[in-house]
Amino acid sequence: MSYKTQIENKDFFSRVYDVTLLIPYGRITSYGAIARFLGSGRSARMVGWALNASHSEPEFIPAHRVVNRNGMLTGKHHFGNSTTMQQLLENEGIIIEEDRIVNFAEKFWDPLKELS
DNA sequence: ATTCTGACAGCAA
DNA sequence: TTTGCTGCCAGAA
Repeated sequence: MSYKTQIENKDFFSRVYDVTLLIPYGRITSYGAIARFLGSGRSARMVGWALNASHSEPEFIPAHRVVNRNGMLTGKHHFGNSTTMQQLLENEGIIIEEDRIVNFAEKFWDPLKELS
């Protein structure tokens, strides 16, 4: 059974968490990419909302690995300190300048292509 | 049941 | 190039 099949029957938030947990260390993806993978390509905003709620999950969700389609850290203010997200990413080898991931294309991880 | 709200994305001007 | 508007839709109130 594929990952996709496993998560199909869960509620939206849980599905977002599942995909986010699959993002490899040192890689990043976008809200839209996750939404498309979940079969709801127009629900990118919901992905952001789900990640916002992920902080109260018992399991750690690597929400810092999700940015917008341009590689900008639009969710940085939702981490304790406004520099936390950037620090977490830099610890994983991501290069950031002015809230934007410089090596975005190189590190981008697309669940649609990586999972099957 | 109804209204409001976005950690977005795409497109028009 | 940048700003603004619109569609979106699952949860919360």
